[in-house]
Amino acid sequence: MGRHSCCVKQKLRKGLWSPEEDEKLLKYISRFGVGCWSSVPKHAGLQRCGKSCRLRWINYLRPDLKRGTFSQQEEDRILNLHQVLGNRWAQIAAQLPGRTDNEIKNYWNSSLKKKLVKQGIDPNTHKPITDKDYAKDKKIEFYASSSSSMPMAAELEHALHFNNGGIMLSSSSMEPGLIRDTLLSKSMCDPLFLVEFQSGMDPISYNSNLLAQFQQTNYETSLPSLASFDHHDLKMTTNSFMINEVRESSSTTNSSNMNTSTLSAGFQPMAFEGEMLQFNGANVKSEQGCAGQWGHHMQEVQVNNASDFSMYPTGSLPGEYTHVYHQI
DNA sequence: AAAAACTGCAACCGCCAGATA
DNA sequence: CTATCTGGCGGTTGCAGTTTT
Repeated sequence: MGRHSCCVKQKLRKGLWSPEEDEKLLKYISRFGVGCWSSVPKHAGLQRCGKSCRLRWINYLRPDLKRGTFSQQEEDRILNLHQVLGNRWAQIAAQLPGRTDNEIKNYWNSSLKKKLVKQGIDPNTHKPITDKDYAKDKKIEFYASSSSSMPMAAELEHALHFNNGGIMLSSSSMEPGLIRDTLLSKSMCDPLFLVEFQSGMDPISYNSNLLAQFQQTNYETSLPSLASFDHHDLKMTTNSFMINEVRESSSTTNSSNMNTSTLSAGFQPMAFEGEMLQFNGANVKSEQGCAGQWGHHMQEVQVNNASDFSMYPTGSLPGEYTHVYHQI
């Protein structure tokens, strides 16, 4: 077993195809059809290997190719198929007429994958990213940041210990100011840090207990309109914190068909008192948010559908801490 | 206006399995 | 049975165009 014989031959062109080459290949296949690819370049007068000709035909010249942007239906189909088939692009492409495996693979890698991550969904498993997964990611991100311009990175690297995907935070080697600054930085805004730091609690068991109840529920990727939604039954988690309950204390519908609701959110400790948060796009000051306690925020917000509902630390970007909705 | 960073995509690479000599 | 050829596949690279700094 070695390299393809066609590839080791000399004087074979590589790189982008010229219009002249395309024309030659198109003419040949139109006349003789698809057969033995290794003999195509010779008969078509091309200085390419058969493999290259095959790829060019399949991915570009084939007359039944659709081209253009993917429709919403196609996107949904890819997501569903990927959930079942994984990275079997050829099999996925077989279910999408006019699309090539290469095209779908590129679309997945450049767009769909990022979209899922933003929604808090693991693109490999298609399941919501748990805080445990997030902690693992943080480990990578954190060590990667040690060479960045973040001034505290080196000190933190010594102060943090990672254990089985979880995070153990040791405060002995850190100045209080440093700890606070670090914890407030957006990349470190993770409740696990605070829980461990303040209470000495094992963040993994703490977190898994909280997650266990949610994992037994059905995940919802969208929610009904808030106008008719019973907020007492809503629990929502994010990568960075967990909203325990959302209560609607008043609700009116204005002329532009937009519901104005006053929402109160109780959430897992993640903010310091006085820290600014973004709650549905509006700045909210943390009223009671010391780590180790439940924080509460009151804020009048305008929502026209549940997907507008978001909460994240000020300074982070909307979508950076993405949501997973759980209806129980 | 220029340089750097980012993005999308076409094409290549290496591996595998089946066919054939 | 073994070696080689070939087509097919998924992962990766590198280029060109676009956007941001």
